[in-house]
Amino acid sequence: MANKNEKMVEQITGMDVDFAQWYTDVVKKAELIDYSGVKGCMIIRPYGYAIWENIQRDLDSRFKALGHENVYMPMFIPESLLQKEKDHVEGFAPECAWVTVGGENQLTERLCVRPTSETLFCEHFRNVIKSYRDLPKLYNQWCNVVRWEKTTRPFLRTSEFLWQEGHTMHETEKEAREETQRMLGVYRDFYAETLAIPAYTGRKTEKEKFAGAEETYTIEPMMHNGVALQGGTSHYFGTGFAEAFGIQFSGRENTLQYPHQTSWGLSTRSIGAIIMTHGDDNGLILPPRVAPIQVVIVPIAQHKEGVLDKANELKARLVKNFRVKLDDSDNSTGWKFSQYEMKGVPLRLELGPRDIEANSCVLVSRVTREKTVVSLDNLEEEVEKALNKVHDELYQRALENMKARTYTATTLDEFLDTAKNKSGYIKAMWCGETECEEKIKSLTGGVKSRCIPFDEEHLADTCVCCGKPAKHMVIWGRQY
RNA sequence: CGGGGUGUAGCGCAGUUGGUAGCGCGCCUGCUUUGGGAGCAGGAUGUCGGGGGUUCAAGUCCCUUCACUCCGACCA
Repeated sequence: MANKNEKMVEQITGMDVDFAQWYTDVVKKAELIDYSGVKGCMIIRPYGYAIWENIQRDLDSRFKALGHENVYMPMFIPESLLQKEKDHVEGFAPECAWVTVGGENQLTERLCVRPTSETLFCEHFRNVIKSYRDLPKLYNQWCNVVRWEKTTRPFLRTSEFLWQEGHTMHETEKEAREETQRMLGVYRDFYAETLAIPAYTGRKTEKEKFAGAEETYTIEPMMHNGVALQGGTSHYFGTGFAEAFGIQFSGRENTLQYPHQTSWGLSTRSIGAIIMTHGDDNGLILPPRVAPIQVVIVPIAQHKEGVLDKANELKARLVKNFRVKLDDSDNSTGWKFSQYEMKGVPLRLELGPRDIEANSCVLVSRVTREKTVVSLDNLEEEVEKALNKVHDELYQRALENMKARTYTATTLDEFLDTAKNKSGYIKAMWCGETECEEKIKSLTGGVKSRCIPFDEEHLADTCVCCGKPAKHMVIWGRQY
């Protein structure tokens, strides 16, 4: 038998050789995407899209459980509408795609292809919110958005991407602030429980927050190579948009008031996080709860009498509880092993004549490649157990990586040394000034504040950059 | 947006001084195989990224354009 750690997929560049090239190889070889003829836009292939569908199903049920309703807004935003909130338009205008012609005719007002839909929601809210009895409005939409990016990479940053954007309106500031944090919590739970990805969560600094928001909260998982990926954001808007759009309701004391607003989003970028958090030199490793195929049944010596019958029988049993594929193609057994490892299927079930005779089969974990012989009598329970084990192992492994790559710095020299020689997050104190963020970014060539975590530690009394009294602990890092 | 690289069969690539479009893998047919990417025999597959130019003749030279990729800048 081959060494467990032996690299069996020759077509994929090693992670340690060239992480960026590894990522591109995996995305292509695992058949997640194909490039399209449209610059910066990708074709999400069936296997990749199935991951997104599983993400949608999971998140959507979490939203619905909290009372959110799905809606659909137009994909075009008239320029005048986009311009109503000043900070917002300044933030997004540079990356808007514009429609200027309809059919044969020049449009009298150009239309922006939505980069995000706050303005559309607000215009609608103006019509449907009249009384405190109309609140809260807890809306969400699943859609595509377009941001004219200069550099694109599959899933991580594409000109068009898929996401959900939640938009809510509340009677009080307290309620809206709670909603903002609640939804970040949903993202944190989703990343941990469904994607097996640990992350730091916290608040964005003034410099990094969303255009038009009072507060932005973020989830910042760390990729295998120590680089951060903003995994989802949740914003508290106060009444800024409401005032700009003239949204008012009659309150309980019969006075006109502005509602308090939130929005929150998570995109197909999360698939990039899955790839870069869990993958290895053999390709993708999918967390079981979003894997399009959770168990692949590979029959051994399938031409022999009874093997395929038994394999089909097991499949019929397992499809009741799991997403199962039986590969009865005439590809060689070794080919099938490699193929499904490359595609990240969490669990392989091998079934051959010897197993059938012994009323057993072999389960093989994608993470450890560990083989377990299990009885067919309680197969369902064994598969369930094995899938949960894969999930737990992925989470633990990612958590250990994140911990091992999280450093602290109390002086600027220490900070710069770590930024130069290590790849990961740096925890350091900060005075609260944007100047220091900019200075650190330019001194390190790209290290930015990721967030002010909810569980701040007191590492020192002074800012790591300027030496003035520190206000917060910040997690710093490079990002995708 | 700046710098580098790439574009030839589904994938990976070769193609010399300009002179009939090639190789490996994959694919199709048949047989033999099958517990870690099988073997033999036969077969099919091309807008050489697009456009323009030079030339008797362009994958090859020139101009232009598009896409991808890596590094940086930018980036909710």
